[in-house]
Amino acid sequence: MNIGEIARRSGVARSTVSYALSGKRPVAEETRRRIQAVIDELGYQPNATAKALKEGRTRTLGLVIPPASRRLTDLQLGFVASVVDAAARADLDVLLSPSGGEHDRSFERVVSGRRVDGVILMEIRLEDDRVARLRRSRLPFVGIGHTSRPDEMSWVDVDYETLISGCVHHLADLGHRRIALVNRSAELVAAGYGPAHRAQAGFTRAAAERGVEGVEVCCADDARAGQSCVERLLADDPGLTAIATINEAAMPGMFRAIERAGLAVPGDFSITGVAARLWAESLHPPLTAADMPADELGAHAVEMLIQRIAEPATPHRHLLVAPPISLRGTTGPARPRKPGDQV
Amino acid sequence: MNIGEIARRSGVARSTVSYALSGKRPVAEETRRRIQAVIDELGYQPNATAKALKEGRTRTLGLVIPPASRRLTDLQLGFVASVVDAAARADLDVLLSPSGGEHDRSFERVVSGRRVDGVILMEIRLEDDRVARLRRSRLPFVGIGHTSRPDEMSWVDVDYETLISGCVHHLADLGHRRIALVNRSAELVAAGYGPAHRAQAGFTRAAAERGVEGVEVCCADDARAGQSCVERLLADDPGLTAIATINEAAMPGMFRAIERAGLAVPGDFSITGVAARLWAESLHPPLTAADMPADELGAHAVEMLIQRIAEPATPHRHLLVAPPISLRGTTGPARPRKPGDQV
DNA sequence: TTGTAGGCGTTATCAA
DNA sequence: TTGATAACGCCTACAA
Repeated sequence: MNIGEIARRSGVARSTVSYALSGKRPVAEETRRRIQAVIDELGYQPNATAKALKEGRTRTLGLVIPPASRRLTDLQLGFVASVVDAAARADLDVLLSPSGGEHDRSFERVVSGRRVDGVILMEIRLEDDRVARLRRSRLPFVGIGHTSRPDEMSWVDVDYETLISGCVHHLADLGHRRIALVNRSAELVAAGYGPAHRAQAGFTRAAAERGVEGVEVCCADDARAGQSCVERLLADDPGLTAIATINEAAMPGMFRAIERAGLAVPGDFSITGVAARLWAESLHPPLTAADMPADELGAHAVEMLIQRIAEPATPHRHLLVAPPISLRGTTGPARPRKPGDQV
Repeated sequence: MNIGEIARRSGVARSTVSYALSGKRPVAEETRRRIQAVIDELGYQPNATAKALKEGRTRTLGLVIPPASRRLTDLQLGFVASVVDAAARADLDVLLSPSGGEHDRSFERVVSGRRVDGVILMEIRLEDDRVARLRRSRLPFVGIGHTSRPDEMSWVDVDYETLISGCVHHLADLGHRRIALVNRSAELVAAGYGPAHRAQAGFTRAAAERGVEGVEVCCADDARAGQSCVERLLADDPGLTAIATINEAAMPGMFRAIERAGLAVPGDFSITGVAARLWAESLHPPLTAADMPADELGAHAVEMLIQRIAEPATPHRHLLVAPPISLRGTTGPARPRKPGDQV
């Protein structure tokens, strides 16, 4: 079913059908009705591919996500959902590309086949080949996250540095003198994953500012790792009374280790960090944390990308979001751990 | 940069460039090299939109997901990831459409604009308008889930009925005489959500078969709801010693309620159900459960869809997956609850 | 108010 | 071995 068939059956030219649909030039009411009747009868819908070829744009955004093998975190999923949602609101479709690893062909198709009008890139490393590739392609793109050269691209990001720094300050205010940062996995840190590095930076800075002793550990992104990691921390360091973390996935295990050590939260031990709001509230006790604004970030990324598509020459824009820390139930005044508390 | 430009610069016809790239007809080695040199120099990539128009297919699959407003469960996310992954392996791209609610335009674009070669539909209701719409469109599609008329479409699904029935049998074998089914939310049940209904059916059947007393409750998909739901169950029914559930999201709260009631798992109380493997293992104690094979289902759905696209006239295929129950740490022999155990 | 014709970038048929 | 040309389905400038 195509526009020619509709034209033939309504006894008009193809262009008349096109104009009747787009309204870009007046069509006699009588003609319009006749055309509409045929369209309704045959259930005609214009072919999006042909329209895209003609117009030179696809009304589709590419979303480059981490490959499925590495399980997406709650937060990353929040981004995907919010991007798709924001795009749908703007009547744009979203083409998903699991990049990295074995699926470079998928990335390459999206970037170089003109299948999309622009790209949103997730999980950006401090040094990231995909950013270089996209810059060469001249395809408009926006990062959720950024590289070590922030000015080379447009991005939205979470200000982990400020957030973790805020956590340390909050804990210091409560009298904690020895605080641990439980970071993301050692692999991610080694790979130059920005959030992990910036969390480190904020932690170190704030600890220095407050004269607090800080311990940094990396931890894989799962509950089991969180548990063994905190067990080790508690055993090694009897003076430790609080943890700040950006590792949401490991947190259930961390709670378990604390509980196993006979420590009450927040009576004996405080824990805080960065997490999705719903998730933080579902914990027990609910987590004092900076609530990650996934919706907001995704929506902003889409909006920024739409603008770049419209005016590619525009200077790059950056948005660093640092939501306030929501006080809930997991932080309290420091209290020295009794010897018996240790594992 | 288009094929004409490459042809001009290499001093050959457009068709020769096309054939040099596709290999569909022999091209003199010398010519081929000259063309390749120009292509490399200019970084030419064929325009996927033009190719799609010419070939009549887009090499893209549509994936219809629940809208972002309703948070996706771990399992649903597993489907998305595995579908995207399987599609990438077949060199197919995936177009995401958050359907239902406010985004019907997105669904309509995907279905009727010939933007995709086929569709995978998630979260199917027993009566589902989208299935009817897709059938009318004659676009090949495969469901993850199915309607009340299984034969009208191709699908893959989880056999919740068999799984929950298996859970009940397992609990009955352990001597439990009063068992509760914690189902998904009342809204979903009312909306005719298949898995919820089939879980009900399997529960009722197995309870009858074993002469066990079964209690059914609906529960919203979050930890808080799980907690209050189980608190009520324990208070109302002192004889209750075990729970089977398909509500993964509510489970942390359910554990909390059991623990608060002073009951040990699995010593005093057993709990089992259906959940993602990684998730089940991360619980404490690890959950005895049927491990949801999200990867497998997604991959099968893609494979089935590819086959339907190739041969649309083929009879519908169905795949019902019932993974075995993995014995872990949350089920044990029934033991009468002592009066003091109750809340 | 409507029709004709050309072109978006490809691929495939027919000729040479 | 290669070139010219039509066609995929749509939009739009130009002509009537």
